[in-house]
Amino acid sequence: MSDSEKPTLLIIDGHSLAFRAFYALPVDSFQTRDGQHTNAIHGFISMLLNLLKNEKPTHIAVAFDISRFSFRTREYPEYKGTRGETPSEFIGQIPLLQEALAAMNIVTITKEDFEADDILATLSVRGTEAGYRVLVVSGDRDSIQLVNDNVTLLYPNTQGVSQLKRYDPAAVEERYGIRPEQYPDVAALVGETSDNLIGISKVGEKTAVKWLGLYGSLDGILEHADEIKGVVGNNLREQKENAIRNRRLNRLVTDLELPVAVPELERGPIDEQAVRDIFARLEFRSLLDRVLKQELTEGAESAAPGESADAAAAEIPQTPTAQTLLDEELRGWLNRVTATHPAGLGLSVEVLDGKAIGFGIASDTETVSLPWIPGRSDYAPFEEWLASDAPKIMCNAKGQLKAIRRAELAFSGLATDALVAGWLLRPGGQEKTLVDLVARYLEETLPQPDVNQLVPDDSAPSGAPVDAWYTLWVTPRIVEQLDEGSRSVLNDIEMPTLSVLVEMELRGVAVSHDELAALSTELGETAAGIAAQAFAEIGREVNLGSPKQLQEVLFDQLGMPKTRATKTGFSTDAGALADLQQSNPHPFLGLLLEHRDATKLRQIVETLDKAIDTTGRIHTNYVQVGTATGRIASTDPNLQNIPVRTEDGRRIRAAFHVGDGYETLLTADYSQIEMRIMAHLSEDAGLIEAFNAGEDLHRFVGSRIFGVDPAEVTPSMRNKVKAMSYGLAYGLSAFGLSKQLRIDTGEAKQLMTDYFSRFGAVRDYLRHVVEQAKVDGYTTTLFGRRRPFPDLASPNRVHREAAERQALNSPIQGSAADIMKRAMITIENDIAAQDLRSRMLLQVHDELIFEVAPGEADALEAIVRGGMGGAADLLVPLDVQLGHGTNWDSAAH
DNA sequence: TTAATCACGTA
DNA sequence: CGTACGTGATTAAA
Repeated sequence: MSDSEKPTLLIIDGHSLAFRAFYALPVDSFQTRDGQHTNAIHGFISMLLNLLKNEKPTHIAVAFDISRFSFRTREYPEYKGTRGETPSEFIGQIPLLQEALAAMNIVTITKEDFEADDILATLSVRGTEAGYRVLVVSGDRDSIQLVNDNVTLLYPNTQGVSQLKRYDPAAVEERYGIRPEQYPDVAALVGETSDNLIGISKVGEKTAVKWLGLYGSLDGILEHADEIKGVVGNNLREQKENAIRNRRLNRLVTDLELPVAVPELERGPIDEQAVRDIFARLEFRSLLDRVLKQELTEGAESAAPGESADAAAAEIPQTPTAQTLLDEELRGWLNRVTATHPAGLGLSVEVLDGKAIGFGIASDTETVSLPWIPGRSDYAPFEEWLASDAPKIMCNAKGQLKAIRRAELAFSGLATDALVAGWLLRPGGQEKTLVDLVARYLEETLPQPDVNQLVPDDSAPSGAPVDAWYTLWVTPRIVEQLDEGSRSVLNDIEMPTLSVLVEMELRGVAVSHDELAALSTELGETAAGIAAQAFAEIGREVNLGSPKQLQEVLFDQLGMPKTRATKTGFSTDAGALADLQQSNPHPFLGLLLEHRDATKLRQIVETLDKAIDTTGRIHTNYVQVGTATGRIASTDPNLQNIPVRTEDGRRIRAAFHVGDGYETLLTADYSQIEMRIMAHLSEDAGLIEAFNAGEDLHRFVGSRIFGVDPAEVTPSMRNKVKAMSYGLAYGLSAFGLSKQLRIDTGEAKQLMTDYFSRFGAVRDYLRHVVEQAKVDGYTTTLFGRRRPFPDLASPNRVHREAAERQALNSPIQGSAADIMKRAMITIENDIAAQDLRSRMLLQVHDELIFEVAPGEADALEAIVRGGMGGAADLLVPLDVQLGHGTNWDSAAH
């Protein structure tokens, strides 16, 4: 019988593989909603699926240790004594893994008083005797002794659990220079730190192998111990008991009594419902697909070879060693690989303090490393490639492109950003770096440069070439999972937006330090004065910034009624204080609110002031993948929450001013864009008419609801309607509305009823969005951006209803974000096309701020109006409000 | 020193 | 018991 005809027995050391997986995959990326960690389970099952696909075992078993104690620890209590506490995140994953294996109809075996390794050894012998080809999967080196012509060991390497190194007798010999059955002798002499087995001093692998070559076995070596000269010979004679003990302990037991015989390990069909249940609990969606798909193809007997290859995340090749090329050699390489990689090459820029210090380029078989020093001339072919339209695939490109711009290198041809693609696939996901993407989509650990340099580790290459390599490999795995709509959002909206954001961040916005400093001082004095008055009211000094101390004052000292409960006590937020002021008026409450206002503004002023650079400008960081809806987030500092509602707040805005060489700031914002999107999506005739009437929206809606002429709509009526309209897009309830407007729930309910009686299609639309999301599992924006909502099926009412409100809001907020991004792309292009010096600086969701070069006001206005107004074709017009001024405040209309 | 909580600024 | 964010101060835990 030839090997290929033999049945194949696959036996796995469950604990050791799960543990490897635990360390290979980031804990944070694999966690269920209720906090259960699943990285070890995920890694294990993923590896298992690869094995099932590639090795096609006919029989399979997974062995687990029952505890850390076995006959070995009884013989030698120090055995494995160096092992630390099991990480808490690992605990609990094993029972779940066993449950998942059971659902997949895979036998798990344990044996009291023995280790999983002994089970493996026993099964391996029985399997061989019964004529099986045996595959042993273990992360324990002791398993090497099991290898023979019929038994192959699959051993995880440092790259993670998805890549297993195959050890047959030849591979063992090549790696260790000995036959497999000699390995325990080597280990006995050398010792095994991880098992706390001390070997012979000064004897390492080389010496042990040499002795084995001379004397054949440990017994042979000990017999001839007297012949061995030098210090090592002495050590051997003095410490031979160590070696004898080690050899006794590392000999695996091959004749255990096991509850199952090998033929009973034959693979059977999975329990599909059980698999669905456990995978749902573990929140493994892609793994579930893989399991079910695999079951299907195997059920269909023999799948075509090419068919099964694309079913699962296949392994990627070992990262090639980076080449360093210059001049014509570099040109030749680039010419060759660009020709064979129409989809693009991987590119990664190593950035230090905002500056480019090196580049890595990857093809699908090679990597090139290009250390960068400003002004060097031997990279001309690289610079040409960088500037060309040759497609580049990057990950988190924005910061890298900024570094390229600062190095004054021309750049073009960004094809795909893996991070952005990953975000479109899972907009609420945790993947924020290449490391996370590689873990999720390739199920490997990205080698990281050793930051603390204590260990000069040259075993795993890292840095820009490796990043470029993994970027190239991971990107198609993500993009292929995107639906058509998401793909068009990626290519037509997000990638162009990325380039626009690079320029906006580099430009920054001018902010006056003098104005901020003066304001800070003033606010500080105001706050101190208010604090003094507040302390006088309560007869003592407390930290007004401490909710805890405030609770003592309010509820103990002043005996106020308890407010809304928080996790740690009772709320002292502005809403709660306002409620108290109504029921229990007290001067302290007003003073506290005033103090909050002053200190909050001062804190904002201070943060902004610190962010001003040497040229007097602030450069925010736009996080393109920062939101679940499609909006952009702004950090360090956040320039999307600069105060505007109060007089003092607007003084902060006023410190944002036009820069030298420019004439004014131009602000441009969409008016009521979300309501307009609702009008479009709902096709509500009344709302569409409202926008086409040209009347003030809330006045118009108010007149319809209250049955009066628009001119007779009172401010109170208008306010109510305005709150209702805005609240609609958030899933506002009657309760919430009543609370916000300080009216009773009955009146709020009536208001909602009246509203929907006039604008019923809006209600129908909002209901429909949620219903459709429950069917599809996701929502879609006007331009095809998706957001999944697993919680819509949650049995937990709080979770489910929260998901319903999010699902209701997402198409609206997300479509507005799509529209604004499209406008930004058009405007940036048009400004360049017309060769204007004016430039776009900031985006605040529905507002853009520009610096206007002298004489360009009219031209810029036309571009901005055109770009924003024409960004979408809706059933209602997109109204754009413009304003000019020398600062952000005065530029507001 | 880090993580959670609270509060609050914007659209 | 209204969506989407980021930041800073306080507090408790380590």
